Amino acid sequence: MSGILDDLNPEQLAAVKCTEGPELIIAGAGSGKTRVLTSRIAYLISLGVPPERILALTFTKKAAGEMKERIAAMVGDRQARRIWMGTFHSVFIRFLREYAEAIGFPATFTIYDQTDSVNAVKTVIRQLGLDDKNVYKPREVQSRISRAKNDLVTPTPYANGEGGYRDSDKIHKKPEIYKIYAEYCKFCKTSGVMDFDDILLYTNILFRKSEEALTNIAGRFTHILVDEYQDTNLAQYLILKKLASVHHNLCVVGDDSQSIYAFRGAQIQNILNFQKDFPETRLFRLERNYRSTANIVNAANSLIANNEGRIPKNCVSMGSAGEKIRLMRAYTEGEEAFQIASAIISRMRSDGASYDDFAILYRTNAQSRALEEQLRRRNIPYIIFSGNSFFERAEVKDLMAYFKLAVNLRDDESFKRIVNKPARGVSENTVKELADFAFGRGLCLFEAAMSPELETSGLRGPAIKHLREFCTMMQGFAADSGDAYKAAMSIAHESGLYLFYKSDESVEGQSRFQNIQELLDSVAGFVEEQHEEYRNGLVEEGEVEDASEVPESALPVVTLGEFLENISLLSSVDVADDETSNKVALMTAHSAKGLEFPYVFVAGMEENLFPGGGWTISPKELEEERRLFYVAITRAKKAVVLTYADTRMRNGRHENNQPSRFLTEIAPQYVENPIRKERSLGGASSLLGGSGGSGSRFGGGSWRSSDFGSGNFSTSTSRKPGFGDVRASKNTTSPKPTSASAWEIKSAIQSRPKPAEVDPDFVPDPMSSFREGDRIEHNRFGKGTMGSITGTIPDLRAEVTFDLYGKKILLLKHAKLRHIK
DNA sequence: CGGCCCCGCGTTTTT
DNA sequence: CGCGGGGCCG
Repeated sequence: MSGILDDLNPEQLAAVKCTEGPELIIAGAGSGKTRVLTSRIAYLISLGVPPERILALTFTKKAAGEMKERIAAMVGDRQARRIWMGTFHSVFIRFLREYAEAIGFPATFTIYDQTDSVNAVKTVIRQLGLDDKNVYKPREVQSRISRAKNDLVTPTPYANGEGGYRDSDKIHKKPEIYKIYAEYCKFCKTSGVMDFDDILLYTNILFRKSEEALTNIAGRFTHILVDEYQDTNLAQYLILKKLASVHHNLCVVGDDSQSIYAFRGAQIQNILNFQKDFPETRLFRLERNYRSTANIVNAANSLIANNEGRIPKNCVSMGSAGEKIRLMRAYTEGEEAFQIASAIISRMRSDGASYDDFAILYRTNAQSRALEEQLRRRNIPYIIFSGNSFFERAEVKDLMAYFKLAVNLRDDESFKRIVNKPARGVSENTVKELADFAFGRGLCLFEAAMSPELETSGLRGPAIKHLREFCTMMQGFAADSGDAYKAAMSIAHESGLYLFYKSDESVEGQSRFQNIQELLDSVAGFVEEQHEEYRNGLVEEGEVEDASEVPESALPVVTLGEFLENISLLSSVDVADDETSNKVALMTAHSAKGLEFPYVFVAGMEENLFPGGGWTISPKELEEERRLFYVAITRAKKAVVLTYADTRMRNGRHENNQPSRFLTEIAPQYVENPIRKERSLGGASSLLGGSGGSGSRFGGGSWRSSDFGSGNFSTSTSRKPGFGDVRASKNTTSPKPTSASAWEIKSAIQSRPKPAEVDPDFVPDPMSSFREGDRIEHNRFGKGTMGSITGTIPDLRAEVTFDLYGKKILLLKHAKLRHIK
């Protein structure tokens, strides 16, 4: 116990020892906020607070898991596992299941992710006879509804003009959104599903409606702690306020400079106004940065100083000055990726770094493609943390839909998806008729299909028969509340889906079948994991000596419902550790929040991309982009490299963007070769004059200047012997099959291995590195001499005289060429 | 009734 | 360039 307070600096110590009353901890990046949070919880327990009376909320499962682990190290696993620690969503779901009846939901309600939600909105729009193509675009409408829910504006007040939503809808010529909203809510209720926003919304509604629920739930906790408070939205804020209303023991930790989720309703005011909400608040500032070098911290400070209305703070690095921030300019996104790969390799040589010391961050997921391609080409192992590409695959969704429907027969979206997959004689028209029938009577599809009245509808006998057969089968699945894996297997087989996919012998078909297999494996993995957890629990409680003593029969039943819930709440960074080991990490700047790496690259530092992933952005949005960039660079411990490209392929078209304004907002003394602010374009070298004009801008030969930062790069592209030693032994292909858990699978698939190159060892040089007269080698035509280079970037053409094949014109962006020593 | 192909569309970020 | 939806053909 005594170790809990050791090694804390004075500010951290003060924050930890302040255990009663509202507390606001402003924690700069890298200032040890997790440390404070975990120490504070451990300290509370050491003071005699029962662990189960402590509620600690985070945004990601990963953050919760890490905290739990660290607390366990201080107070022991046995105590740590009793704490109510988890994500907002997972904890609130637990409350909602308990009181589901009070808000008119079945306790077994299932969760819709955003895709499900958009699909449901779409069906509702169609159901209402509105135009879902040009006017009421489902995505847009869904995000509108989402915003309203985050503001706790339910359909009735929405329709009555509260919050100004309706007026705004009218201005945007979408006056009927309020109807869609109302109908969508009804749809979800009928279907027994909640979307992400509902989890927060209905928790509020529950607390408003049922005094008993509120006092009961709030009464369980004497101390509440919240991580990343700057990212809470109104709904979360109100829940916290209610839970803490009696004791006010609410400790929130956050950094207004890292608020990056306004787009999903986060209110930066929550942290800015905390002291107004709780006047007796005690405020602590953690300003000592233990993560990054002084150059990085100072650079970040100088950047964020461009934002207004911040909580004043002065972050200071506890480390050495370190390297300056490096800028790298490239012609295209492909070359940018190439340079990053080169820089990684050269850094590994010079610093003895390993792959997992590196992260490549970017603004949009689409940017990962070019990066992947180059990394793969150079045999650098990597892992992409991004959306749910595995769970977005059609075949996976199919099987998941069976699972979902089995757990919740009222889930209409899943019903529609699989009712005729594999084909069982239920036509699209039949489903439409059924849906109309159901809609008219407020039934879900399942109920409608089983309704005796269905005979009187326009549906024909055989159609009804097929529908009912399907329903009966699903009913059978639903009755199975046993082991998730057994249930999953029998569903896969008895539904015919397994065979359906197995029998497709095409290459893609086999890959689809593999995904089905992997999904099933992941169910098995999940069950095993839960059992493991349970066994360890018994050991901790002293019930048994050894985990192996626990007999199979004594293990709790892990249901399919639990599996589904786990999957739906997984975030992009929730990946098994062994999947990330010794791999370069690729992710969006958003996903990187809360993580740290020795070396960080930020790719795509261009106007209209970062800042401005989309189009014109408001001053407020610009500030959020700046905070996002602040988050990105403060992930780095040792070095930051910022890269940008003159031209970038987007939507299939080439775009010429100027270097990001953020590059000049960092005070130049922290940057190795700063871009001069006065010059709006062209970076350090003036070679590229106008924006996208034509004419040969190559061939001057003068560009070799400092475009690549420290020159570290330009020569390192030569292939040296021993290069092969950086090749990954276990690259990014999928791991062992049997005990893989869902997130392992997810990450394995995300790395999308591609077919092998003609010559996998051939590492081409960047197209900008060639000059007339160079001796080069082509991976097919062999050796040759570079002739004149013409054309405009990125469509540079080179006339090459090959020793064996003679003169050829090559498009540089496609040709695989390298220098010969 | 189902599967295939073509066209047109659109693109932040995520629990 | 990649996806989804719709239309057309077998």
